[in-house]
Amino acid sequence: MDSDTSRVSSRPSSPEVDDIFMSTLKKSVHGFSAAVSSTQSDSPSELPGLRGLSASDEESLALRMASKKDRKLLSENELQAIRLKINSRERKRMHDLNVAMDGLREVMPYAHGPSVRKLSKIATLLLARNYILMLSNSLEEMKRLVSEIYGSGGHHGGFHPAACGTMAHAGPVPGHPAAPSHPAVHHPLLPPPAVSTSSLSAPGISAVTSVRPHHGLLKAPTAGAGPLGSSFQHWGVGAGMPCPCSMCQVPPPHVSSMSSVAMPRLAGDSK
DNA sequence: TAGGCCATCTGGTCCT
DNA sequence: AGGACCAGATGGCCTA
Repeated sequence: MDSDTSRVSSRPSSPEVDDIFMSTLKKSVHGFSAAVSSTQSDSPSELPGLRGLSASDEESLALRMASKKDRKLLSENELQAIRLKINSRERKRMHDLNVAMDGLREVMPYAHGPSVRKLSKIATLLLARNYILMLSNSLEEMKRLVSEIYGSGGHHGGFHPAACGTMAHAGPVPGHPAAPSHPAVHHPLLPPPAVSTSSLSAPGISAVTSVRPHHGLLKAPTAGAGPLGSSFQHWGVGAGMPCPCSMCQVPPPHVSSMSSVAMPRLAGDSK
């Protein structure tokens, strides 16, 4: 709330103190939420300053709260029914949003399981962003390597360590064999290495580092799947080829800082 | 107990 | 007009 005050609202109708007050007032007067909500208590007793309203006050408030429909003399029951309908729609909308969020979590290179607390929404979104960036980098690098191999007369040099060293290894490779061997080492929540500096310094990326990690994710990675999930296979290993990258031999230098610093919550949370 | 995350309600705005 | 979308407010739950 405090941080929001500094934000410039593009909405002329952004609630102000009076609006909020009126909103609360309406609820207390008409008992909308009290009748609608099962999770929130909107009893007038929580609004001591509103207790002394006279009947005329309530009437004027009722008129002030009147929407287009109210002005058409809808009964209180009708209004309540409408409110219930709107609330239901909103619940469904948010539920659908959460379902989509769960679907996103499922495809994230992250440990899943009953003993693992799921990613928060913000963490899911930030992780997804980094993951997409990482995959994009990997794809570009793959293309480059392929063109190097087939474009230079089929010379095998495309797979030598030097070429590998230019790979976007700063980020985890999905299904990378290194993942299970040193869990929590390669984490997509970390900014992809080959990403432009502008994106790395973007608020979203930096925000990722402030997201509390899930303890359980590190403590109890899904068996056999690893943090990256079982559906991912390293491109070289999956094809029966040895992974040419240096990442398979030497853990990246930023490994240790990633799990405990970038994702403090990962080291402390479990559910 | 403070802080983070979440679900829900609510009213405003935009779009069809 | 109705529905979708959005953002603020609020309260509950959980964890450090």
